[in-house]
Amino acid sequence: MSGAPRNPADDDSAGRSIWTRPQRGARGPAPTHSRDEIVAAAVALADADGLGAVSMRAVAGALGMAAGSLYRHLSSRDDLLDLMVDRCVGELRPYPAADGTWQDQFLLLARRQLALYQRHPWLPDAIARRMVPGPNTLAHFDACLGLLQPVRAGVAAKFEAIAMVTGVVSLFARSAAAAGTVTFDHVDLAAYPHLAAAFAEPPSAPPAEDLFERTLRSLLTGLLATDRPG
Amino acid sequence: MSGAPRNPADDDSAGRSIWTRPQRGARGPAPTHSRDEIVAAAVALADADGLGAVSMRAVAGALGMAAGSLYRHLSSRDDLLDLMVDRCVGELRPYPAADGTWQDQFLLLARRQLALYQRHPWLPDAIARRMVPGPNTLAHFDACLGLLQPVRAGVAAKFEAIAMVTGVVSLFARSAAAAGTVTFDHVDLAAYPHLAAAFAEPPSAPPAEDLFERTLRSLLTGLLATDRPG
DNA sequence: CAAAACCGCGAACGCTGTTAGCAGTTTACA
DNA sequence: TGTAAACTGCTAACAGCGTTCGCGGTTTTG
Repeated sequence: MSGAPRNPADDDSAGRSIWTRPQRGARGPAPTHSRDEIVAAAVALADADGLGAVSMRAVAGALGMAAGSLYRHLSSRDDLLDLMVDRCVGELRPYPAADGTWQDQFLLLARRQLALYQRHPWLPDAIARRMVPGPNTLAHFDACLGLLQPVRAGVAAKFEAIAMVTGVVSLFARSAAAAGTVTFDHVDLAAYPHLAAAFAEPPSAPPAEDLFERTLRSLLTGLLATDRPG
Repeated sequence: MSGAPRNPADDDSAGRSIWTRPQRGARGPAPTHSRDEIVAAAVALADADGLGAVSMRAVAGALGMAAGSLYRHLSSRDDLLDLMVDRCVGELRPYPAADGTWQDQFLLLARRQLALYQRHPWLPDAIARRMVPGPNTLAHFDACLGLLQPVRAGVAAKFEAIAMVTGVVSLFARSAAAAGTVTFDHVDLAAYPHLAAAFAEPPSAPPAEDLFERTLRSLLTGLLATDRPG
């Protein structure tokens, strides 16, 4: 049985996920493109034209190779997306040294996350899929837990808080990207009195600049009320 | 020019969106399936197997019709998703009568939204796409604005707050759905000291029950600080 | 030197959203 | 009333998608 050629990329016995798997085999010819090159090309495509532009054929084409060849390096498109996410999360490094209250530090990190999401608008969507955390993502989690060390709360609460902050940051990124996108044109406002009144009002000032900071500070106190341990 | 048959579903001159377009023409035979039937079938499919299960062929098949026939009622799959979203948002009706502070009322609405997202786990994803708001979505917006009437803030801030609350509710829904999904199995924790310490700790109590309420109250005060009008 | 392992490729499979053309049916108008 | 226009549903097809398979050529191991 089985003179069939096996593919290391979908070897379930030795390394089941993309993170525990050799980037290349030890026997054959050297790959013409490294894993990093592939992921970088995919990220460039996503930055330019969104996640939808990251098709196996497009990524392969950008590197001058055939679509099927990608499966020598990855076992699926999901793997590629996981790699893309982790690569970009790596841009959060290095993590700044401790300075100020833990709230201040967490807020600084959140700001850097926001900038990251604006640099790569597809990131929130890619993260929203169920994904297997890579080394950079784990490092990010670790750094967050480090910041939260002085907080007297259970780990479950801390995890929840970290996830929620990440989520809210992505909401801010999305709302900034979609500002003015939603259109109420050609809508009969007669049936919606409050909506009509809102549009009748003189255009108000744009949201305060410190909205991000204020929102996140409120969120943190709500999530990690320090007066109740565990 | 043009003895070509025209399709009312993609008539751009009379009604460009799915909301301003007759459900059926006035001339031909009665459609064997109404728009409501189609959307209901699609929602059922999504509820059962996720958004990915909502393919044109699957929806058509569930109703015993051919895939192409759907385009007599819709001009694209995006239209179908818009209709699905609006149909489900309609489940928020009727909106309860005013009772308690505006925070209390908003929180009640948020709870109903959370229940809605748990009933239809695909809803957040479907909403995340850029979508054209339908009548039920507009009614929801209107109700939110009505609740926020006593708040002294600009309309832009109120819109932002509504969007953010909706987003946070969807984050809670997602985190509840994905609880225990993330796996740190087979990860070498040596490089992540805080993560390792977190797992070494005895498992802490699950997050407080009033976490949702506490978080949203904090968020609302952060977003709509009543001491600063406009 | 032979065997095993690996790389890249082209072709194919089944799926997707979407379009075109073809009956057959119903309505509007002269 | 007759006829033309409009409408419905169907089959077939197109391009694109993720993925798999088997091939020839290359590199390493024993």
